Amino acid sequence: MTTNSWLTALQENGYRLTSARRAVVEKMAHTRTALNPLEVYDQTRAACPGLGLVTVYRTLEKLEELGLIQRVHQPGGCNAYLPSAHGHQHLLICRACGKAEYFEGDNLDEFFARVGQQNGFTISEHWLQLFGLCPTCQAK
Amino acid sequence: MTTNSWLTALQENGYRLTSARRAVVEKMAHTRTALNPLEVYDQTRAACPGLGLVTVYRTLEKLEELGLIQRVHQPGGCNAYLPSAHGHQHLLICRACGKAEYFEGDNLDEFFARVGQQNGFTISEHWLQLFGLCPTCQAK
DNA sequence: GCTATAATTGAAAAACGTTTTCATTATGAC
DNA sequence: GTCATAATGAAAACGTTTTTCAATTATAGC
Repeated sequence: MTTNSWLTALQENGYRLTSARRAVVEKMAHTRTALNPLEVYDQTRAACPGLGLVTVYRTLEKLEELGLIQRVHQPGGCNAYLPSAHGHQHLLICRACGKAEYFEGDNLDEFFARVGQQNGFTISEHWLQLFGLCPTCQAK
Repeated sequence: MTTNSWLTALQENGYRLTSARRAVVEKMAHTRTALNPLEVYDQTRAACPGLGLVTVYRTLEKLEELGLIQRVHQPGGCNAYLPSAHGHQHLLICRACGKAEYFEGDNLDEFFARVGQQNGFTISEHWLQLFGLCPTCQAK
């Protein structure tokens, strides 16, 4: 179960397991849509009533540091998070509801390296994201 | 000259030409590195002493609305702007100095459409950006 | 060129998201 | 159970962006 492996990862890195962290991890490990800190806060208070927004920020920070979640940049904002893809994958995001799918880019790395060479750049990272409407939001 | 065509575009859209706008346009039309509002402000005050930061924000907003500049998302922040590419191009950005190059993606659109289809999404936009070090910053 | 009108300006204040501070609480090792 | 200390939530601080507002300035019409 993902939740437990995330909690183990926190523990193995010297972080304590608290009810606040359990609740945030439970939410983030299973979300299929990108959530920003306030959304995580709102959707987690039911499971952890006393939860503070500050703690959400701090927990997201740790999960990102451990590579369990990743920040997602969208036209409407750049503070939402998703569970990280396994290996390097690219994102397909619904503009309406934030639902995300991962996809693989066949041999894009080769192309990216060539572009870098042609411009004299050394490439260290790339972002590839597609935006559109998911099946559910198309129907609305 | 780019500056004049930008000023004409502003005028044709009902905006007045002021010394503040001329100064910001002069700066943005020629920059090769992504600049955020504060950087534009600092680098434009010499040419327009009384300039206010608020006016920089408002002018950038109009230039973006007219499609003359585009917002650039980077690992370190998402509030910098570059002159827009002609046609749809992709970005190669230096992590150190913000210098940007545009490049074309051969037949990526076809690939993107296929990914959308496979997931039942209709694709309306895509972002492709490479990050690395430009020749100048590699030497440092 | 002069005037009238309305857009634009900069300063200050407000709003917003995020981070820091700090006293209190709770975890985990012993 | 005790203890050291990590983690918490409330409040305050912070930096960025937006709004408000009175004064200024560009432009169209004369």
